[in-house]
Amino acid sequence: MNSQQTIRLAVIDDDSGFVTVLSKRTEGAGWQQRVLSGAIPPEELVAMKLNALLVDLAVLGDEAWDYLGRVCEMLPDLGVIVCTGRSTVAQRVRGLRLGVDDWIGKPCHPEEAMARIEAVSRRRRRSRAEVDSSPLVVGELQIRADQFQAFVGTGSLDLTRREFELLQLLADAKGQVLEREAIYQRVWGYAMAHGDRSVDVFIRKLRQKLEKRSPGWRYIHTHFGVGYRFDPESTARGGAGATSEGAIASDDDSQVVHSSFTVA
Amino acid sequence: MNSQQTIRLAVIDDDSGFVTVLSKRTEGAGWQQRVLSGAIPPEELVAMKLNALLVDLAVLGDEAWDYLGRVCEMLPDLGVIVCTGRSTVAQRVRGLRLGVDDWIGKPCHPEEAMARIEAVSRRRRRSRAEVDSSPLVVGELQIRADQFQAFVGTGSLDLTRREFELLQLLADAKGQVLEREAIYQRVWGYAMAHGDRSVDVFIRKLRQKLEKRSPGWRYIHTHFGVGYRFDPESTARGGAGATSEGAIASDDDSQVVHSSFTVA
DNA sequence: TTCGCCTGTGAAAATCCTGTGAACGCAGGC
DNA sequence: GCCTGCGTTCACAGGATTTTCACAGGCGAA
Repeated sequence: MNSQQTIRLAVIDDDSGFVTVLSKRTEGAGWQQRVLSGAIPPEELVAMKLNALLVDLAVLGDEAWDYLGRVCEMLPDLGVIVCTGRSTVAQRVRGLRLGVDDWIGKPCHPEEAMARIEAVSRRRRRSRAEVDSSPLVVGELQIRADQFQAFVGTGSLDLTRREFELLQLLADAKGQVLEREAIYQRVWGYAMAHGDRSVDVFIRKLRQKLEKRSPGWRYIHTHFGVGYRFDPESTARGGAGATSEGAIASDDDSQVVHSSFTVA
Repeated sequence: MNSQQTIRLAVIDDDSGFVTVLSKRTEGAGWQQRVLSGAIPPEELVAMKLNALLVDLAVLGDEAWDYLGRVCEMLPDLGVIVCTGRSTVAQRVRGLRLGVDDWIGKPCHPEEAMARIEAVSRRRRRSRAEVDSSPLVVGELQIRADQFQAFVGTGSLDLTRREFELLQLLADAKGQVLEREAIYQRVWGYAMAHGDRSVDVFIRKLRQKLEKRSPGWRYIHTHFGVGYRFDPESTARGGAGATSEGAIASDDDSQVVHSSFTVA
């Protein structure tokens, strides 16, 4: 599965020699890279939409463990690789248990560092890659990734960016129940704080806008204690024949639906 | 949420010393492990439903690269860790690019090997998340993890979250008697208070819903003074054909039965 | 068979979860 | 600066779900 996606990498290191050599190679490989001189609040890392973070513990100082822990917790999708000098087994184990994905000793060959970063990043890339793709049609709804907007017929739903991303996520996982944490994680990009109701609020907004443009259809279903499921369903008359999948989920649906992910 | 599911690991290595020490630890941690003496066809690995594979290249001999490539390609969800003696940067890079997730040098501390295996599994699991989950079929029941729901034919059982998790736990341990404490621990996530009857109550609810949708079958059996056992059994006629082997799970499930939990 | 436990059951009580309306803060545009 | 749109946070209400209780029926051992 050598999908050669471009990788967005941040490096926290002050070893200019190593960083220079590494940068040359990553640029040559077409990666997007950013070098940071010290610890950066996790919130800012979120905004960078990174695939991976390479960090030298020496730069972090005392708060190293604490920092690693927070980063790994807040950005479960971020690949974290520690690249640092001498270390003991206990330290490496501690780091890995904390959520670090790989631990390399210095000095190390930049090629190996890159290979390990790739290995860690080898997993779902945050969509967005295929902005061109054909509009997704579900129910009487048309979702256009290229416009960040959804339509019914020719009328726009006037979705905001967040609303659109949420709708797209739900629609892509059609038929699947998505948990709030997972939704938040994917749309907002970082871990959901306990008690955060943002997802619910946006679901309501979406439902309102959907209802306004497409009355007679139900799109988003609540699964109590779990999350939400997207599945267009005509509330018109008798026949529940509506749901895009006659029965709850004919097998071929389950196969097809996730094709975009399984591929890899 | 079982964040720390038990890991199913296979080890391909003939270094008995290392394997012995490692096995002791993995068992202590409740992992399910199997030691293989040599390369095994990828098809057989598939059947083992592993989370991770630890392999010493030395055992593989000439076909090592070829074998690694095939395994990584055929089992994209499997975490592959190479643990081998001396190696060059070029070899490590080659392996990692081929799809290997981590590469450890020997000798290595078993604790670090475990930590790395955990890290790899954690990463794999996150990316795979809800995608795979082929429905588990038992009796005339269909349990869908991606829906947090069970069905008979096209009819939903309307299980609540807890009910579903309980059913899933029981079904996963098909044929094995689970003690109340173990059940509670796994489903509720913390220790059961003395005298708590929650498990019994939920078993009753499950039985009711199962009976409603699938009369003519008995799924949950009580073991007096011990706990419950899940085993679909047609009450129709001539008993025999009863316990559902025709179904999917079959063998390897029964071998591996959560050894870690039965203990408790 | 009798006597302790255990388990099945029904229903009330306690909790938790989601829908909703509205206030708040922030940033960009005028 | 002021206005407007957007995202976040709060508090409350109505339900759904889970827990707790008390009692009845079973099971096993003496």
